[in-house]
Amino acid sequence: MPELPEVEVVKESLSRTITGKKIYKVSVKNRNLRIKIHKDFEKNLKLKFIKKVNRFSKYIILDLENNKYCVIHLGMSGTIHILKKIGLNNKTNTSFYHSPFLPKKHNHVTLKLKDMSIIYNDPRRFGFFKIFNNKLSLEKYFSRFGPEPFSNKFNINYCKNYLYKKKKNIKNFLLDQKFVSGIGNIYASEILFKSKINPKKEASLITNSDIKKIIRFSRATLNHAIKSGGSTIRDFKNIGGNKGYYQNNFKVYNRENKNCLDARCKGLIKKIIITNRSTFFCNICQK
DNA sequence: AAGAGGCCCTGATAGC
DNA sequence: TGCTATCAGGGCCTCT
Repeated sequence: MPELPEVEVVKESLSRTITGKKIYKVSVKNRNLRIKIHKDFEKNLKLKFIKKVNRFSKYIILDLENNKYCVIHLGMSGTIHILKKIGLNNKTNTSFYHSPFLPKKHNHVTLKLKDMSIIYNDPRRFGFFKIFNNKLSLEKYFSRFGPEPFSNKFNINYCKNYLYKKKKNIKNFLLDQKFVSGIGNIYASEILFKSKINPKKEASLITNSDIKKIIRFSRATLNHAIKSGGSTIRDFKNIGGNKGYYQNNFKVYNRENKNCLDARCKGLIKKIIITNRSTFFCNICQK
């Protein structure tokens, strides 16, 4: 599911829903996510206010009281669901909750607020929850990441220096979070198509003009995707259960053997594997 | 330092 | 119907 745009969509809906609320109870069904959930996890979150919901790259960051932070990564298959309290069963004195989209399996983490529950579901368990005890350790963790495409730091000089003499192909670098943060496998193919650059092109051969296009179309593509509510392939939905629509704008992803959508080009979209990830491009108009 | 490859895990789908 | 193989949007680690 989640590259930067999808995570931004989740972060926005979470922010609208839980900012300023208190966590009353934390329950973990399965601690074995990509990083094992720490034994003090529940203790660190319980009875804390959520001051703010932030995002960096593909990570959601809950700013808590006492300068603690809870970083959430959705991995490949993580989703967040909200269960709203809709009533009380008088006989058992237990609450009813409602969410038509909540999966039955793989609900690993639940945060109970006053009138709702936030539930983390992740079949493949490639996601994780990690607590940082102060701002310094949070900043240290994210210091190894490259800038987001929107950042002024993602500029021509930065790219030129980073790619200088690099032998790997350019698609590898778009996926390399140390170079640029937030781009994943789908948007990498889309950005390179719009930039008219062949994904196999060696990074050291990338020209200034190429770099300008990469910067421009990285920003444009991710922004457009965010505005479309992200991309829904498989069954990504935001926490309210709504789908995104950017997949309707895919120019190359999942379009193997279909016509190139550049009006001037008669090419067909090819699928190749680059470092074990499927990669889509037009070998006529992407040079 | 840079690059190649393996690995973590479940589920959907295709092919027989 | 049921088996097996393959693939999936991420990122870490180790080895050379």
